[in-house]
Amino acid sequence: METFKLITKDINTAARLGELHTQRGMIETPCFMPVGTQGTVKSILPSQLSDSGARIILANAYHLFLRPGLEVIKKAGGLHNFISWPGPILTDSGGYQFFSLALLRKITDEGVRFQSHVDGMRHFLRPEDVVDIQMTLGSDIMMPLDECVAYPVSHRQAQNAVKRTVQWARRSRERFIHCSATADNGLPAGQLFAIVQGAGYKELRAECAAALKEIGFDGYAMGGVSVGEPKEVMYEVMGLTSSLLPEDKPRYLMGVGLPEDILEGIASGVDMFDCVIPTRYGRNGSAFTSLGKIVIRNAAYTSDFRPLDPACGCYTCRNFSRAYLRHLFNTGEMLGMHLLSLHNIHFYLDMMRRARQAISLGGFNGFRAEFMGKYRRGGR
RNA sequence: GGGGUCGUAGUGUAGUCUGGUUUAACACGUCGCCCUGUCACGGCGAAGAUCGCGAGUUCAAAUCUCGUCGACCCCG
Repeated sequence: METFKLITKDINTAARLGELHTQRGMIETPCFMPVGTQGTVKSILPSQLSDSGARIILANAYHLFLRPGLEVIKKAGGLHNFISWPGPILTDSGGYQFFSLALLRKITDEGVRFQSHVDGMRHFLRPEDVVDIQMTLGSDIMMPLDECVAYPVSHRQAQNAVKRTVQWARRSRERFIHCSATADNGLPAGQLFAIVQGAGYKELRAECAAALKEIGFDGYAMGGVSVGEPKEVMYEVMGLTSSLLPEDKPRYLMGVGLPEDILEGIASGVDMFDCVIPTRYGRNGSAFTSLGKIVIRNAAYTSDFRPLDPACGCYTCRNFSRAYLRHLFNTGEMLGMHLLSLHNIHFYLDMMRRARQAISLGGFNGFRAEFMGKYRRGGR
């Protein structure tokens, strides 16, 4: 079955409009996937996510494996049941966690040996195990274990990471096919994507993309991006990598990013994005508005009774003033974090909705220029 | 009237006995910046006090002495 359908291509950029079909529903692309690492998009209700236009969310196999553990999720009837999100879920493998929690891990060709950041228990996970975990979760889109490297990194190290990432992707694919054939839960199996690594080295990115394409996956992700490199490098890498990927498969830029980064990604032909920024910024008091980012704790908002973003129709903007939101943050009230996260999620999803509309009308560049023109003026 | 305790940034305290290593420390608050496949309602930074006031001792006083003002407590 075809899982991705390309609907339109933009005229002046590489942007594309598509449909991503999963066992739990169709997702229009380009799309943004809110991040719910531990089985919750922090502080946001599932109903609020769907009301905001979220069609697919992220969860993290590594985190859920450690806590609450697979037995609990199995008994709960799978991750979707457990967290009460009936829509599609993409699970990240944990490759990034082995990168960001580097103190605790040792990577070999066989797999990753690591100590749990939760209780210090020692574990060893092979790529096959990570596929099994995601199968048990009932993931709709699975990511294989990969090796993400920091920036800057030597060519040699980046090359080793690419070799390992490709090998692991191959092994994940074999395991995935085996599991799908013997699945006993009655559900159609999910999909398996692959992850392109290669740091800032163009030939490594090309080599990695070619090798993964050769194996064949349901979609292709770009990883190892936004790990400390300058923005120009990131844009260059994602532009190049995107152009090397098959046109008839979804392209996923992992972990990116700020609104301007996402628009750049769309122009490069990326179909899927995820990022913790809307929720993390929301919890830490920053809000995105059509006129740029604002830090709600700033004294400038003490008596500012306008909504966060006058151009926004979200619950937060329809009901609360900047002055009140500032008050909530200054008093440490949890409602502040919730309302800002909710707004930021809405802002991101609305931006995606408008981007898709612009592509369908053949004018992504115009939309982007207009959006960024306002956005760069600053939220105050 | 007698005795006592205490006055240090916006707030609460440390330092005072044993004067110098204090350009006075800490917490909260205030102000600002940061956050990109989330371990973390998190991280970083800045401003803010002539140590109640005055005199004295001393090379040197938030620190010792005296006076004074203020707050509180106890006894009559």
